[in-house]
Amino acid sequence: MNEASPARPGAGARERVLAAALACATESGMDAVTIDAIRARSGVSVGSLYHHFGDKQGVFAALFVAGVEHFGEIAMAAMAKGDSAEAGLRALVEDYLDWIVAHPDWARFLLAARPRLESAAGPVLRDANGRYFTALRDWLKRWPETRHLAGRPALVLALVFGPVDYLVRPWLDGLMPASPLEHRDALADGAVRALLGG
Amino acid sequence: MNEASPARPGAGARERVLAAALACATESGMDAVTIDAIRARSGVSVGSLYHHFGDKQGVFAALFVAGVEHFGEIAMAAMAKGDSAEAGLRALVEDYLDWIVAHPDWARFLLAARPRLESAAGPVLRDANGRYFTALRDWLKRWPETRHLAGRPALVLALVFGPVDYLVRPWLDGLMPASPLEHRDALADGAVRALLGG
DNA sequence: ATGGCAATTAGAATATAATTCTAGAATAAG
DNA sequence: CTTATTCTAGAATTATATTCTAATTGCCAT
Repeated sequence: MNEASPARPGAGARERVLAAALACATESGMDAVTIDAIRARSGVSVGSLYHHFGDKQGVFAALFVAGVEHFGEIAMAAMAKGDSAEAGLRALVEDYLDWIVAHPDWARFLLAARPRLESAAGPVLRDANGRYFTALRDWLKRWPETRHLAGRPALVLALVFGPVDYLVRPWLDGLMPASPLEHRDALADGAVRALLGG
Repeated sequence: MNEASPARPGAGARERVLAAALACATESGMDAVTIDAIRARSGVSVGSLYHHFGDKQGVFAALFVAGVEHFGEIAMAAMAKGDSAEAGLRALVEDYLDWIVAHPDWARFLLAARPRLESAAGPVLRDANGRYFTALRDWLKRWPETRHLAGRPALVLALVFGPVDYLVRPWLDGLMPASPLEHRDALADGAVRALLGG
């Protein structure tokens, strides 16, 4: 564990802590991360850390929110893509998968953190979720084939993202050698068929 | 926290600990569970507990294996059901969902524990997984419509179980009032369409 | 500039929880 | 009955999270 350069105080302690937390989580897995490891890697004192985040869960919660927003833009953009329900759906699946492969550290963290933080979700997160939910609803209403699904956004999300999450986890954890990109087309096909019919 | 009756020694300490651990996890969420809470609830001493399980993670690992096997039989049985690929698939989805609704504590625990324990999976778990994997492969070979999927069992599992997991988590965490059974048919339809085409 | 004020930082002190250790009791084998 | 092995107890130790008090800094009105 190399001590980070102390860095003149005031220089974005928050950011340094979040970066350090993600690095620690990537390196040793989320529950093995200690406050002291974050402190050492970020060069931020314990007191400062607690001042900014309240407690350890607060650090991960902030990191989670950052990650969700980081990714959320991708999802929003994907829905805007294409001029048909099918094109949008494909883009949603493919862009999600591509994002995961391009940012495995973020993806690993988000997938690991969700079950722990979602229940204790702060208002910030709830807001973000709500925003995506309504965006999805609006998008579904745009196309005749999907209009009937506008009342069940949770189902749609499950059918679109569920398989990707499921398939990608073992790869993120290094238990699966082959790249999940091998299943890129199959996953997109699956989502399209599941939602729009064969 | 009510101390359990000390119970004459030797009377299934392992089982009592596992039951207590699941109860604690249900009650306060997996990371809030302490060794001392398990000790108090199970009436088993710290020493005994460590003798049997090595460390805290060992307790959860054992519980996880128990849960996987508990559920594994359901999955095996479901695949045997019906005389067509479609019937088997539907049964797989429906029985999985039914099992979750019937055993929410187990399901909540398994879903929460997977990302943490899967990586550090012991040989026992690896074996179990392998067994289900080959069973699935064999089943896929039985039907002409699914034969082409026999080489991609991970994809099949993702398309079948992924959406269920995704949809069910918020309900298990009490964030969704409506029963996931409302989506039972839709999920089964989705899986069938995704894998067998419209 | 400069005195005051709030935000921030530092790290020692404390509290909480996990794990180890040593000794003793139960059980099984011979 | 004796001995070895497994199991149980709980105190002692270690690791980790959190709190607390006292500096220090940056900022703003004067």
